[in-house]
Amino acid sequence: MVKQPDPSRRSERSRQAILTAARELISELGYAKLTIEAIAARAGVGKQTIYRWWPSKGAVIFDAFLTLSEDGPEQDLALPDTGDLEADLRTVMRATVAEFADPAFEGPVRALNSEIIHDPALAAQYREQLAGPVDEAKKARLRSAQRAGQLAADADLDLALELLYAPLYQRWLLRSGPLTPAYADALVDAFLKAMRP
Amino acid sequence: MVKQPDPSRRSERSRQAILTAARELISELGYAKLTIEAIAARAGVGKQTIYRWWPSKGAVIFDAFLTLSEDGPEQDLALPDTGDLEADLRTVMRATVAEFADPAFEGPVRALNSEIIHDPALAAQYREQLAGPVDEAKKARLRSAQRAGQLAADADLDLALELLYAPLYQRWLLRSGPLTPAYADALVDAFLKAMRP
Amino acid sequence: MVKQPDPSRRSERSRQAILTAARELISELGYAKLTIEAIAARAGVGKQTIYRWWPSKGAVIFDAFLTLSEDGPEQDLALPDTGDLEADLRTVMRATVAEFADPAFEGPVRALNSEIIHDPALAAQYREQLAGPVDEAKKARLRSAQRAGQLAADADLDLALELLYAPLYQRWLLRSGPLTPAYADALVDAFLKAMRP
Amino acid sequence: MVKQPDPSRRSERSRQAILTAARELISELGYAKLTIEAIAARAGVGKQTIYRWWPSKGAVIFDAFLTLSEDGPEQDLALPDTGDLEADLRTVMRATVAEFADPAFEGPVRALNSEIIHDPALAAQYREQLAGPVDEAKKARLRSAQRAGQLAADADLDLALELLYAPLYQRWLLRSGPLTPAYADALVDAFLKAMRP
DNA sequence: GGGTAAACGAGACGGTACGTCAAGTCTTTCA
DNA sequence: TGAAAGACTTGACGTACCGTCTCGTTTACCC
Repeated sequence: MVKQPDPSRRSERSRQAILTAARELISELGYAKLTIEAIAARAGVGKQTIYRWWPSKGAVIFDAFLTLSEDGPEQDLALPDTGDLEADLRTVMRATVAEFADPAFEGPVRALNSEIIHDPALAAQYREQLAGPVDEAKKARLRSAQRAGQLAADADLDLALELLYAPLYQRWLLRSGPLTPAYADALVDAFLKAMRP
Repeated sequence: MVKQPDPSRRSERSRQAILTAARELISELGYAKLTIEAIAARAGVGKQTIYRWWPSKGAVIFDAFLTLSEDGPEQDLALPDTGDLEADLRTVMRATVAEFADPAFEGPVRALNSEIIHDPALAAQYREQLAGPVDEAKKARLRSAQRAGQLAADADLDLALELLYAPLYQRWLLRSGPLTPAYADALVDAFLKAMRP
Repeated sequence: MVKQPDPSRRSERSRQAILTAARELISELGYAKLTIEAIAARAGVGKQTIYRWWPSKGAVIFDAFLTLSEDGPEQDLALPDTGDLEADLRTVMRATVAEFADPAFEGPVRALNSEIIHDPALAAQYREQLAGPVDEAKKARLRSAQRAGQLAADADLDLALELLYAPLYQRWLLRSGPLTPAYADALVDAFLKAMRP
Repeated sequence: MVKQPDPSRRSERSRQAILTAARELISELGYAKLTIEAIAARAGVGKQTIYRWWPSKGAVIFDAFLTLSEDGPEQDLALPDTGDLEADLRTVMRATVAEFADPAFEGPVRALNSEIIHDPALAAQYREQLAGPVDEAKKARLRSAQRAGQLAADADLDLALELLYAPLYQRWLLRSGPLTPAYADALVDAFLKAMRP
């Protein structure tokens, strides 16, 4: 039987230092060159302290993300709702395109996706803790549009979100095409046509 | 100036052995445990022979893929064209769902995607040599539908393909949801609605 | 100024448990694999309790020895004195040879010697508290022999003891030769010849 | 089945660098602080190169010794033979006392002895390759003395050597007493008395 | 008999070194 | 001279212990 560490005795200072170091290093070096040793050294922490609390490198990266998100204000999640669905979606999708072009965004997100591809458990955690809340906020906007008669009342909102975001995300992640505001607009057009009442 | 090896003197037997070994090992062990040393050992080849001809592990994986695809018959690429676009797309998308459920498909494809995420050069090569021809075949079917008046004549076929495939691919790659025949059908419905003339 | 612990409040139960655990572990695992952590765990004691009362691992080993010796009856130390020096020495030396062949004797004694080699302070403590009394008992027998005219009256008893024991001890410790009763006898012969009046 | 490395392809340069580094570090830091990592770093060598060719730290230390000895001139081994055994032995024993007082001698020899205590295989190797030749040279001098009628013709030379050296060596190794020229002389006296014809 | 201070068990911490693994380079030998 | 074989340097891995440092919890003395 393996002895579990006692979370109540965990050092919050070390936890923060590790997550901060992980975030910094992933931006500086990229995912491929990220090592546990470097995180420990940068955080001024023993390697064992990382291995004690996280099962894998992917879990550390994930937690670093999670903390990052929690730090941000909550309203970030909510989409604009001016009553004009098309305008709101264009705004949001163009902003997403711009966000994907941010170099500081690259490293960490590619790293996390890379881990998710190979680790089902991490994927589930990602779905629940990161993607879930964000998607819920988006669905809230779509429901509002349904009530306003701008979207089909019986539309499957999960599918709708995928229709809207997956093409964009895939272009970025797999570099399968250029990401431009015009592309964002075209995507919104297609989405609205597909989801019209 | 770096001495380039002379491709004309390359051993075809070694090349085949390396690619075969890579394919086998990626299926047996998965991507994370795939090593150059193991490939060399399995192929009965010196490590230098791999480093001489491929710039990275990703390149070997990619080539293994490429060879695999070339082995298959060419008509695999062509989509069915019965004249009924909806029926044809349902057939194709359901087949794709089934293909993604094949365990032998998992390892290699996830491995390749993982490399593509972190290697722009490989991504470009993938686009040109693997994704390109496949996409072209799909677009041929869509053009046929355009001529038949089943799709908008001015539709952007790149966007169309992404609308159709990206949601499915993303669900599989990032495990963001279940892949069922019903989902394939719903996707086809949405696609047709969006792309209708 | 460093706070000294108060010996009057020391837990005798812990002290005993630590020394017992040390003795057991050194027999079971040998010296190389003996760790403070293992001693603490076996003794059901916090590591700090060991570090509080002993300055080094060698000191613990030494104390374990000391306690072991103290447990034995005091007369063990006294050598037989039948009046026949040669016979008495043969008895003692043959017994020593037999003792050295006892596997339970190996681990702890080699461990202690190993520490002594590298730690002068421990060596001094060993000389005073363990070797000293034993040597004194041996010298008492030799003095008795001097009074009986069997040994030179002006003999250096320290040298005498070394002449008698060092060859035997070295053979055992450094495994430089076989330890047999015949060897013990030969050693006694040489000793008597050298120390004769 | 474990693959054995091929000694014919061994890098002599690395071997020498490792042994030299080991010798230097053991003198500078002492045995307790000697690490494989430090040896590798000092030698400019990968750790694996050490683990590939030596089974243990003790084996490296031993080899460092061996090479050291081989570097020295061969005649070092031969004892002086003026025809006067007593004078020759005094010379040799006093020289030995002086050698033991050399600080550069301490670290390495204590280290080697420490390893020998805990490793029977190393002890055997030591006996054959290091102690053996030296002892043989000493015995040659004693045989010469036997032929000259200065020593008992039937004396056991192994025992004789131990009688002469073990007391001295033990005093030094276990720090059981002071090492002085007078002690060396007393030892020679006792030895001669014991071994006289 | 309750208050308090020190020793205690437990174990998390920052570290060092371990022995292993694989990466990519370099060298030798063979065909 | 390309390729096999594999030794080499490098550097990260995950583990084991080190000695120090909190944590509550006894325990034993003092008021």
